[in-house]
Parts: sequence; structure tokens; C-alpha cells
Amino acid sequence: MAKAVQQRTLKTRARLLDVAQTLVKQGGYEALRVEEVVLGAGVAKGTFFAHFKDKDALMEILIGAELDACLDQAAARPVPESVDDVIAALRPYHLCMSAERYVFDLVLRYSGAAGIEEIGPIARTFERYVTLVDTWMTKGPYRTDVAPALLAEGVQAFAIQSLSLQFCALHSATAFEERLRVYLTAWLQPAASPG
Amino acid sequence: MAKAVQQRTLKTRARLLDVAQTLVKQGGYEALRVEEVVLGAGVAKGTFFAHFKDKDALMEILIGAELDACLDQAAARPVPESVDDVIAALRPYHLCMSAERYVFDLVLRYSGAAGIEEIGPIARTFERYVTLVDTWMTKGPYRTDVAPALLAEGVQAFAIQSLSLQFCALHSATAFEERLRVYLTAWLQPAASPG
DNA sequence: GTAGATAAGTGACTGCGGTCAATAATAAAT
DNA sequence: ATTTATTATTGACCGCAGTCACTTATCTAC
Repeated sequence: MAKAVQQRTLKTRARLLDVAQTLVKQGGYEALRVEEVVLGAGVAKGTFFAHFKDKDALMEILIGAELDACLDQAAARPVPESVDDVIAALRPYHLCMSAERYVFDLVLRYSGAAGIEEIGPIARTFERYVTLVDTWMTKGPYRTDVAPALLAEGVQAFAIQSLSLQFCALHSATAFEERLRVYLTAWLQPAASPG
Repeated sequence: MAKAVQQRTLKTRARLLDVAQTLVKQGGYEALRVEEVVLGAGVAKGTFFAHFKDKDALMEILIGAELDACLDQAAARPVPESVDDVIAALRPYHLCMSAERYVFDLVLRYSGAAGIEEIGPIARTFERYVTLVDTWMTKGPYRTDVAPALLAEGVQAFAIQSLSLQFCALHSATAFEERLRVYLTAWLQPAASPG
């Protein structure tokens, strides 16, 4: 049978990704047009969709890579030992995620996998986020009555909640972190007064 | 000066909403086309956009009304006295919100207000959700070390997290509620073991 | 080399949301 | 009733994502 994937394919795909990345750097994600990408890469429109299922698939790859780099940063730091440290370690990730309204919406849409077979780049970073926070949870002044993995999922849930509310009214980034701090303190360090 | 709003306007708007609702009942939200709505209402396409900022604005109204009805149901019940009761009371709301993938994404996108001036119908139901749960939090076997309003916001955050994960793999609705139960038990009834 | 098979690329076309300058309907003023 | 100002409606048009029947390049077999 014929060779499954040709050299040409990889070149074209790389060129498309490269052009897209450049355009995003210039004008942001929201302003990206498929037409501009194929123009810059010197291919026809149909070629784009032979390489990526749709525009969102390309976005997922670009944004997923950025988010992954943020997790690399977070993982490179010493294990955070307080709620504030956790927030600080995750700051790049949260900033990246909410840099553009368009990006935030897209990330949320793809944070759960699109399908069963297809777990995309963004969903993968979400998993990695939880895994990373999970490892932190065993080594800090946090509650021990529930599994660290559960705590980690809660951290993610509260981060999203805080970011959503940030977009609501005219709240600044500091408002986001202050809100998250309140949530995480209550979640990770309950003061032990059952009703 | 001329009368601000004409009779005609109300009629047209009502007709548009009516047709849209009927079409949604038939084919769901995702399949709704503006062109079909205006055809059914007997107006031109431009008229639609004179009445609604964009297609999403109409969706917000329709979905917001549905969600509001669910909160009416929840509010009509006796105050839930356990985590399971809370989940049961909120079941219609959560079901409605996740009935269609398209709806879930749209609800998330508009759950925080779109702008400062414009707090839409969906964002309003989110506020009402928190307010309602807030009132429940003071009358149950829940932790008292943090404000009930904060607990309520957490309930919402965990509900969204659970729903997001539900869409991920092939998880059923019962999986969603089981997951939410674990979250809420940990959130509302911490077993008091600080690290 | 040549023929046949498969993979890669093409670009005119479609679907659909959204726009806008022009037109019609309505209400208020005379 | 006629003019005038304002509001409502129109539909041709645009932007842009995504499609598909067709062409072109690349590989394998002989």
C-alpha cells in the first residue's frame, strides 16, 4: 500500500500552524480568519479543513499549547504551601485562560472532551491541572477528610466560577484572585463547625 | 413627541417569540434558524434583528424563561433538609440546563452578564439560583463557619463542574448527581480534620 | 520508464447570521 | 386632512465557516 502520510502533509500543516500563531500574536484569537491563515500559508481553503476538522480544532491546538506551557511553569515551582501560593502558582494559567473573552468561552466549551474518542488539547490541560493540584493537596495545611483529587477538582471548579464572575461586572484581575482566595480558604481549610 | 413604542411592535415581537418557541419544541434549540422564524412570523429578516440584538439574545429569552420556571418549581418545594434534597430540588434546573449540549454552552457563556449595562435573562436565573440556595443554607445541617451566600455560590460552581464532566465521557444523568453529591457533601458538611 | 492507486490540494459554492440604506407605517401637531 | 417627525419594516447584500466534485502530486508495482 502507499505510504500513509507524506512529507508534504507535515510541511503544510506546520506552515498553517505557524501562520496562525503569528496572526494570533498580532491580532488576538477572536480576530483570526481562516481565509487569512490559508492566504499566509499559500494554500487553498479546502486544504485547511483537510488538516483541521474546523476552525475550533486549530484554536484548541494553539490555546492548548499556551495553557500547557503555563502548567509547565506551575509544575516547575516549589510545591505551594498555602492557599495564596496555590493561587500564585496557577496565576499564569488563569490569566491565559481569561485573556480574551473569546478564549475563555472556547476553553469552557472544550474543557470537557468533545466526544468519547476525541479528547482534545484543552481537555488534556484540564486533566493535567487537576493532577498537578492533586499532588499539592497532600503536602499542605489542607483538610484531610476527603481525597486530594476531590480537593483538586474543587479548586478547578472555584477557579472557573471566579473567572466567570470576573467577566460579569467590571471586575479586575485582582478581584478575581481575591474571590478565589475566599473560595479556596473555605474549601481547603474549613473551620470545622458542622451544623 | 411620538409615542415611544407602537402596538405593532409588540405584536411582531410576540409573534416572533411564539414561532421561535414552537420551532424549538419541534426541533430543539440547536436546529433553530432565524430564517425559519421570520418565515413563520411573516416578516423580513431585518425585522428580527430590530427586535433582538442577535440570535443568541432570542435564545437567552427562551432558555431563561425555561430556567426561571425550574426555579419556580424549586422555590415551591419545602426547604430541602439534606444534600440529597438540595440536589433533588435543583434537578429540573440542572436537567434543563444540560438537555442539549448547545444549550449548556450558551448558558455558560451568558451566565455572567455580557456587559455591565446588560444583565440578561440567563445571568438573572443564575443570580436567583444563588439567592434561593442561600436561603436553604441557613436551615439545614450545613457548616456555619462561612456565609450561606458563599456556600450557595459553591453549590453552583460544583453543579457546573459536575455537568461539564458529564458531557465529557459517556456519563449518564445519574452519574452527574452522584458526582454532585460527593462534591456537595464535602463542601457543605466537612468532617473537620484540618491538616 | 509507465500505469494504476491513493493521498493531497483546489476553489467555486452553500448555508446562515448579521447589516444597512431605502421605504412604509404610525402618531402628533397644525 | 395634511404635514412632519419618529418608529418599524424591508430585502438585497456581506462576511465567513465549512463542503465537495474535481485536479494534481506522490508512491508502488511491473
